[in-house]
Amino acid sequence: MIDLQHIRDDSQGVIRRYAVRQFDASDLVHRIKELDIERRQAQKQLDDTLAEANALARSIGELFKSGKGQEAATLKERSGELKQLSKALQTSLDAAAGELDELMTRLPMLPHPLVPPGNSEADNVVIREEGSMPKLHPGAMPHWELAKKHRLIDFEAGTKVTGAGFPVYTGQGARLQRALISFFLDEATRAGYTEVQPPLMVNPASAFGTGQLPDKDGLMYHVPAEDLYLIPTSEVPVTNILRDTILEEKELPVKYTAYSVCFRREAGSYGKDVRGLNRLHQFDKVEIVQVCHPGKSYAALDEMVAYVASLLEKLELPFRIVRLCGGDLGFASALTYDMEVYSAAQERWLEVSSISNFETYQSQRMKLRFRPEKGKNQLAHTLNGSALALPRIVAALLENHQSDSGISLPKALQPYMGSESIR
RNA sequence: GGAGAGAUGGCAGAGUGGUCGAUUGCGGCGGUCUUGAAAACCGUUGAGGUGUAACAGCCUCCGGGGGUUCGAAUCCCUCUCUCUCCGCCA
Repeated sequence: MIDLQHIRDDSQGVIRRYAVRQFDASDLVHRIKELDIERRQAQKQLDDTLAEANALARSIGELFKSGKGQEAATLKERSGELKQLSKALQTSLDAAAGELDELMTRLPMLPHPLVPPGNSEADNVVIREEGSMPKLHPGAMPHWELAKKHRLIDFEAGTKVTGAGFPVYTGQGARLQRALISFFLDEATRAGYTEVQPPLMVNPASAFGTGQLPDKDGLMYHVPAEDLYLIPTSEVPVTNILRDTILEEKELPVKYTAYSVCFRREAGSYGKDVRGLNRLHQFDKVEIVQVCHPGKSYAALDEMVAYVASLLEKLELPFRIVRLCGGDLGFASALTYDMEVYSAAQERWLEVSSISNFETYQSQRMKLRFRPEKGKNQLAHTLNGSALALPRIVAALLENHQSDSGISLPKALQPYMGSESIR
């Protein structure tokens, strides 16, 4: 949720900023403005009524003590009236506050000034490209054929056991998964992130906290018997560790890293997008999460982008950094950079990481605050990014590093794999 | 899954109908003392809303929801969670 104060201060400016997302917020914002005033008026009236009732109850108590039951009885009448009144006021307050909350959750995050306007992927801005494009030998294969040739992944077995999008990794393929997870966690730890191992299912409050609910309900697998959701990313449980907490300013930034399996329903996807490892229902990912002082969150975002770039360099993969345009920006994010690796045999860029600053969007929902040196408690900023998601990394590693004699491994992975190549 | 106990401020732990947002201890912060520190002593220390230039003031919050009462942390109902014992189990 965005801070209501923005709308109070400058509703026209808010509407203008939403236009960058191709989002016409004018009706919503105007209604919110009305409801905000309505709510405060109701609140004031209720408070005044309750104040009178409290005072009355106190004097009735006094009268009873000093044996003036008669006078107390008179006051009780007024007390009854106030009770009626406060109930009515409470009802109208709840109505206004309820609608206000509901409308507020429909507003996406305000985009950062750097966000380029635009409708779709095509309007995203490539801000950096690194690494050289591999030159493949004749007869080079896409990763799903390489995976078969080297017996790394058994897609058919996964389909039999569970369904499409749930691959079985075998032999060196399984080991590669483990190697990448260890490599990513070791790197993140070295970069100052604390490793955590979160639950793979979350309750609705957590799913709401990071913005999966109500906006992306259909994206997650739901377990109805327990009303729990399988996590689509460890961002959800990891960030929610700090839900409803007030940190000391000196504790910031909090930096967590977590490996987890991720589950996504991905309804409606088809075609080349879902071929091989390109899009799965279950996949592995190492995530990095930061909780920051508001004044430092964009420096943290840059730091996270640089960190993920360093991973891709160590994996010897060509990549580019893309700044998402307004139309492609996630609901909860103020600014997002996507990291894409080039998958040589498919001749396309694959998104392997998405790094976002949510500013106070999540912390507002989660009541994640910090105590500044001076002044009132403030909402912290939350950020996260993949570092990294495995399947497309595996796809790119296989495709880009293939040769007649097998698949060579980047130096950084060799200790984890115990070999220099996959044959 | 069965039986019982409990849920209070950062933590521990009082409080069973009337200035209780809450005794006290620990922790934290500020101060006195000290060359410095410790100890001791004094003071201070929850969150949200409303309001204000800023204070003040006012309202709400003692797991969640509902009820009884002029008045509830305290009584009643209900839900959730935690703990102990038993059963099952990696």
